[in-house]
Amino acid sequence: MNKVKKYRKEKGLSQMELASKAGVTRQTITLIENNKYNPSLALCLKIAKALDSDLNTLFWEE
Amino acid sequence: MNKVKKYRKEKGLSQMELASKAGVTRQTITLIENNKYNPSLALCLKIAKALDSDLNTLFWEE
DNA sequence: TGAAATTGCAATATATATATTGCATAAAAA
DNA sequence: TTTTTATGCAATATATATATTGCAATTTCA
Repeated sequence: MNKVKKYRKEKGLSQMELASKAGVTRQTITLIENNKYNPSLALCLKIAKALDSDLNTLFWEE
Repeated sequence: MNKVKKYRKEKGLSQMELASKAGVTRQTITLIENNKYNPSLALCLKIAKALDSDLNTLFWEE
């Protein structure tokens, strides 16, 4: 569903690197990438900025 | 910060109407509009769709 | 006017996002 | 092959999003 994993890999980042750029744990990134739960807006914003991306690109669904 | 109140009013909806379109309580809408807490992604998506809008328009911040 | 609708907010209860630690597997690199 | 590095996932603890109910203050409209 969300495209975090895809964009993280395009940036050549590991889960750990993205987690520390976003200020969360790797576990949180794993769960979000695998759609195991429902991140908060604040976290979506941090991830989007860490990937030089935006909310619609990573999380919008039609 | 977020622009939910602004876009809700442009659509001529009350908090109650938006809440029921989005499937949450009015209290939740009130708190989000007043930046009292941090909605989940699933809720942001429901609100965006209920307002015929999108995540970046309502929630992105530079 | 006064009744009805709208909004802000308080208090409590519950569900769940996130942190933390740790282990197993697989892939990459030495 | 051995040693790192990357990823998935389990278990527990804590913080907080959301529901529910209800009330007070405005605002809207009959």
